[in-house]
Amino acid sequence: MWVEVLVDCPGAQGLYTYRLPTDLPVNPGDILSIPFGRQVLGGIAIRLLRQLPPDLDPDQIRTVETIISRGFFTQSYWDLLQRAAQYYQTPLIQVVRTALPPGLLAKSQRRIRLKPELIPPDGEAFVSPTARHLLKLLQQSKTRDYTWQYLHKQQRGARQGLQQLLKRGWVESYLASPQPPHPKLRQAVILATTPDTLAEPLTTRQQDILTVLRRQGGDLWLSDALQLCRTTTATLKTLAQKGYLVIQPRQVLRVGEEAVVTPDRLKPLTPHQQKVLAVIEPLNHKAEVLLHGVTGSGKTEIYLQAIAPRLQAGQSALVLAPEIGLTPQLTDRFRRRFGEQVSVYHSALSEGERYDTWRQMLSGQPQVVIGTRSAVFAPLPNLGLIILDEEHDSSFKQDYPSPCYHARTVAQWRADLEDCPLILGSATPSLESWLRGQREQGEQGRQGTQNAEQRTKSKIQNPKSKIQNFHLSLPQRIHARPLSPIQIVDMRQEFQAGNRSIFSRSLRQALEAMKAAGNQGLLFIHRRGHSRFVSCRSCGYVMECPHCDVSLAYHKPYAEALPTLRCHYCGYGRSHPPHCPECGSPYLKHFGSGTQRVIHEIEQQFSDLCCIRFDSDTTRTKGAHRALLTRFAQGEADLLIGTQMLTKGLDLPQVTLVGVIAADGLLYMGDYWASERTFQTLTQVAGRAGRGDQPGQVIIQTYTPEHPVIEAVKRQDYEAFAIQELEQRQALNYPPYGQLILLRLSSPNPTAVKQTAAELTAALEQIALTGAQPTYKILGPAPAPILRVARRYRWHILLKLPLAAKAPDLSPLRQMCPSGVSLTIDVEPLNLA
DNA sequence: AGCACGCCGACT
DNA sequence: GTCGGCGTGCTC
Repeated sequence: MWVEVLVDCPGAQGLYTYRLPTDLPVNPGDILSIPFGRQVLGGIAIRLLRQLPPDLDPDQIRTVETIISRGFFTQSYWDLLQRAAQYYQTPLIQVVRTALPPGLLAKSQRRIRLKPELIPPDGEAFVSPTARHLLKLLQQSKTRDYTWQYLHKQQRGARQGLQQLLKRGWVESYLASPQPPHPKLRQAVILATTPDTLAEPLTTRQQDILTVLRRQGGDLWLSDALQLCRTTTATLKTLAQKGYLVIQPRQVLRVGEEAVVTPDRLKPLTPHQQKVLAVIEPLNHKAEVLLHGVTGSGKTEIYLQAIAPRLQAGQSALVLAPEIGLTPQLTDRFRRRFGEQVSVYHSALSEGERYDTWRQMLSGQPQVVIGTRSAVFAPLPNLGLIILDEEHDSSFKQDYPSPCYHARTVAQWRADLEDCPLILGSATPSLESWLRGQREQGEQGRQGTQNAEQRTKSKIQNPKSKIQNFHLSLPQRIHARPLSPIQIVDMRQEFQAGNRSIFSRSLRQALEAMKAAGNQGLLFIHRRGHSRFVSCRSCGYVMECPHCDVSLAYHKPYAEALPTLRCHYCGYGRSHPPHCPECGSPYLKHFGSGTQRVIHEIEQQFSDLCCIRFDSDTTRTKGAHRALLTRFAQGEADLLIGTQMLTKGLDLPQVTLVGVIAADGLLYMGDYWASERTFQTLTQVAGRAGRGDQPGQVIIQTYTPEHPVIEAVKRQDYEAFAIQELEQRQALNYPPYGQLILLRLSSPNPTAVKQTAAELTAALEQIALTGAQPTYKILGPAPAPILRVARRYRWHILLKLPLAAKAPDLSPLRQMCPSGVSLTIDVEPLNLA
């Protein structure tokens, strides 16, 4: 028997045929370890063969080494992976790799080991400095052994040095076989059930030990037993030999930090919540529910109550959230409700933890998995419900590594293939989801916001949508708490009134009042972006591209360079003007005020306010989020100052004031969806205020208060915003009325990328001409907004397709890239930088 | 990704 | 004439 294997090796296209050992029962879908060239790699068994294809020489066929894991790929799961590979224009093995826990598709490693006994005294003098350095490195290691890769990273040109050392025989090079993660074992002590009559006599000490063990239930971990009995392994081994007990290894699951939580019970639902749940509960086939609930409206409780009956029916549920590390509150709530049945799956877990959680999912027991975007591939066999919370959040889509999938899109396919409902929850739904939800509205339970919906109907056309859609809303907060009023402050007026501070007079007063009342607040700062826009401090004019409807980004490649302005879409560039083209003022400002600067200003201007900084710098370490939030919740500080993280589902009931330093940084990011993101971010931040008993207040500072997005935020009118924004998207054929595909090219060689970009563009033009169907428009090639990243020069080509068009197969382009130039295809990119 | 092979320049 | 650099191609 032979088997065709999908090999985990970049550049190895197609399937490879292997011989099966007679004693190894391999099935399609098994994960295998196979020899490939000089190394041992992971691979997936695709198909069994009764006879060898005639074009293959039997002598070149090699034999499968082992099975790493079996029974993982069900048909629907396999379909899911293939769909993702096709849609995102990635090799299938790449998708498989993202779906599996890291390390499972392990490959053999080239390692270098020092042979100290063969090195003559003072031998170092005879070799090159590189070789000497390598020797030193190896001597520092405990095992005197490193991977070849590590040494290469540590020392440039390690290859030469190593060759010298190998020649002299001072080091040896060997291939370490792959070591996929394995279950962790722990020794357990179990009392023999029948202390049999033939048993050998016992000493008093031994009898004591048995008594203690019996009192403990007769089944405990060896380490615990040793402590409790104050004894040694030797003694217990003797008892085992005499037949009184058994010591055996048992598999344990490595699970992440488990906060001790107290169980909670069902919370009573508001009438709105009841209506929503009444729609969701009976769904047991494919369906998509958009749960549009304002901040603080109790979406999580709905998730919990929607999951409970499915667990009881023996099904599992998948809950996806953006950046789980940021929302310990969410996992805690699920643990309180479902206890042990909840597991967490995200990239911050160790390899062993991920592997164990993954294996536990395969067991098929009803369970709840909460995870970040990669958990959309969690191998739960009886999936009864998928929930994607904060579905608008852009961290569900990443642009690295490939495949650049959007978890929402994959979740939609998965719900379709597994025939289960999908709930998309948000206070600020993405326009895609909202539009999909609009289509079926009116038919099924859609509550609230009736008049707004009338406006929608006539104006918006809906693109294709296959499965049953529901649009449910929760227009009110729980306990009938009001949404906090939002005040917009015009910073131009502040400037004209002589206030050069970053705090407006209103915000200053509000901060003082907050402190006086003993309440807490949040200050939101848009993260110091890579691309900053340029605006006039006196009239608010923003520099924009003449060819595209986006703002120009400020560029200053190095300190002495003259600043330039550039469009991310078409590559248009111009110099930085000395005066505002609109009003002639010399006060042009490129935006980007960091957290640190705001803290500094707070310290100077409000000496009695105590702040906690909450951004990617201060929350880098494990558990830092929880720690900072706990400190804040305990009242150790008056203000929490931070970036995007503040927008992600924080529930801090003591917060009454939310301030936004400069909303404009968000607006002019230079993407087609900057408005949408601004609306979402500002609404989400505003939603952090007034979640407790005290009413809240929100102050947003901006240089463009008349901007329609800012106005929509102020009125807290999602639908008005959505309708207006969708009209613009439709006019320009941007998503969701068109498709975008971004080709990212990069290389250490600046001319090679530029040339390849030009060649690919020419090829794309050819394909576009010959295509029979309505075809794409090419924007670019343009240098990436940040031309050089990690010593690589980057160029972009953007394809704009009509909604109905089938995406072209771009794989021929990959062959056109010379070695050294890499190509990433990003389908439906959210990040155009 | 590795590691071959193979082609070209610097040296015996 | 040979050694050894690194640039292209293959791995069942």
